[in-house]
Amino acid sequence: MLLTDSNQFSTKMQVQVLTTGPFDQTFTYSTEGAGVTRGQVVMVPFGRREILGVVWSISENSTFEGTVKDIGTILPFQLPETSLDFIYWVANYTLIPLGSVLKMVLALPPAEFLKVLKKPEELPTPAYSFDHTVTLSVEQQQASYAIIQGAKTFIPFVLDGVTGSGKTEVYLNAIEHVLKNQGQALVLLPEIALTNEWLERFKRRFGFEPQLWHSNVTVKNKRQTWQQVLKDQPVVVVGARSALFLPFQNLQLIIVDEEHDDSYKQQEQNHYHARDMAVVRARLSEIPIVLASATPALETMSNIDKGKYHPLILKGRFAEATLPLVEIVDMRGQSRNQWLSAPLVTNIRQCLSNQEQVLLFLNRRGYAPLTLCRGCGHRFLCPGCSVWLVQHKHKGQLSCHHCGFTQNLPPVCPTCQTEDSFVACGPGVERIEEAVRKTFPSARIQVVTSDQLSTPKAIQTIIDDIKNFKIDILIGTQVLAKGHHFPLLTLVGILDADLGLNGGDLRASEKTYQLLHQVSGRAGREQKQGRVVLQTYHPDHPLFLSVQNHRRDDFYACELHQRQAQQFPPYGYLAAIVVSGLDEMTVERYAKTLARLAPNADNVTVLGPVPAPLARVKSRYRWRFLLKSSQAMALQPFLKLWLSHPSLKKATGSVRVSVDIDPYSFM
DNA sequence: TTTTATTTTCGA
DNA sequence: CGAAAATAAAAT
Ligand SMILES: [Zn+2]
Ligand SMILES: [Zn+2]
Repeated sequence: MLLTDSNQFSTKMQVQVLTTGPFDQTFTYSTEGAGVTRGQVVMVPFGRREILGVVWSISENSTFEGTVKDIGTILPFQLPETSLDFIYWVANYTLIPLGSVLKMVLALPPAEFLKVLKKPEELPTPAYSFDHTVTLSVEQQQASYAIIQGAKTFIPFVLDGVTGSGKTEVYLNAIEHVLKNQGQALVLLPEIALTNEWLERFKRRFGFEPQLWHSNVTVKNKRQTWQQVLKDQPVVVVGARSALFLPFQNLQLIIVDEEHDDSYKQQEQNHYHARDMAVVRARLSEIPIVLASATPALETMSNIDKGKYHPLILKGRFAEATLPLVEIVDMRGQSRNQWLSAPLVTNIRQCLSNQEQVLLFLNRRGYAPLTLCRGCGHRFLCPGCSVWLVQHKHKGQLSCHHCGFTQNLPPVCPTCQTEDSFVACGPGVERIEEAVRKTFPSARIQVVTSDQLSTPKAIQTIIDDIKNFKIDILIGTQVLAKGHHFPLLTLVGILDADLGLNGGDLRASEKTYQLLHQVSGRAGREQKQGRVVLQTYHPDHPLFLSVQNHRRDDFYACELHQRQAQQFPPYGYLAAIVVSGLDEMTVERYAKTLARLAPNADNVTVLGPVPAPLARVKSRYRWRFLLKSSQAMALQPFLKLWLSHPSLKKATGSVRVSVDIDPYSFM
């Protein structure tokens, strides 16, 4: 009588749990744990397995009729309210399912959480010693002071200054202030800018290592960092995009360095822009955020104009003196397969005799972007994608830069069986290397692309070789343009400045300007003016003249004007839909059905569907829509309504629909 | 996303 | 006919 039917007496409460699946809804569970509140991290039975989740709300009027299961395990973690708000905001803006955003916040596999439950782990406590041997200039102090004064308020700052103007010292100084307040700071950097050099500088300044967070950090370290940020330990997390989702308990400052960098935009699966979401994160936490760059994004500049962002401008002590001398070389008279113009060769020769280093920049990996048969015209194509295979001569391979497909270069043409009949079309860095070796046989030459920098050890070896002057001529892609500073480098040759300008990308000019600015900035040092030789087929293009004359703001003004005329970002809003699938007809049919079901709205224009410029990737055919609106947050409700249209069959099997708010790629 | 239920396909 | 494969549906 006493202990029977415990259900009648126990007070089980119902809770809504958000799980880490790709769902935009919560699920109802019951629990006896009286202390369970919103934010509680749990494991719940879901289907036949247990998955991670977080309690989203308590006993909300759940409409669920079926059998309610009990929460499996209550884990010793509670997500802060700002984290939960952030999840909601990101999901709502990007249209990524709530549960998928939660997965980015929880960031670790369930087993890691269970380990901590079984045996709580000792977490290292950071110990600082502040080093003030670097003295700040007046403008650096003023900028830093402004950020510190902004503490506990949402203020987006734009730290705008050329390479060498001391942006890093400014924000490190602000971070010191946060640490002295026992607060937490987050520094976002593009993965290729997160160099040893940067870390050494941090360690010198603070006497301890920051917590690293990127794809190559071990699960163990991630587990520790995740707990440290949640437990309010005064840490500095330095990482790529994904660090933004960590559940900081006491975040007091966010830095987004190289804020214009494209890599902040996640291009696949779940599309989001880490810089923009970082601003949201700062607003929700009511803290300052610093967007640092020598070439801020036009969106950022426009936000300064609107008064939303506060500019902090660093002119730099030696800025004027170190601006490189840019020579534009007209390539139109150049004979075919002559990648190095006479003025460039002259400059290289001069450099070599002065014992100075040269960087030749070409943003294209491999030997040649296209290989064809002289006999029959056979082209090597990727079997899974509608692109040419890139020839990598060192490896004797042909590979696809979209899906990773690789094959050996065959001895005979697969179509006509002719021996030795292949012609390489167009140059990549390897081919430039070949040409440079021919012209400068005694120079020490090194090609540097992401292929060469695949491991930390390889990176360090190459960087050391460059700094110790074991290399005369560097030939590289954008990995060399970002992050590293080479003091012996005085000449930069931009082999094909036009490369990024083709293709229907609304940001092509902006991106090209930023890249050329960044790579030009590698030339020169404090004592000596650097030189840049810019090879182009459009020597009168205003973009190149702006680079030559260092008229960044004129270029920006002109570019903004054009964006306004077309109602493109930052004056209008875009979203893209990509329908993809294994069967071409099915994809086309689905896209056209989707088009027919588009809702009507005054403030939204639907363009498409059209076959994507990259018509097939990883065996999937692709069709695209582009949506335009003049109004912020108008596209999201429109898309929600559209994609949940009752007579729209759920995209099943091979057909997938992916949504990209504020797209950066239109391929 | 993962798992299970249902339908279709196709070889023996 | 029955197993395997493809497709749809469910998960609280
Ligand atoms: Zn052939
Ligand atoms: Zn491919």
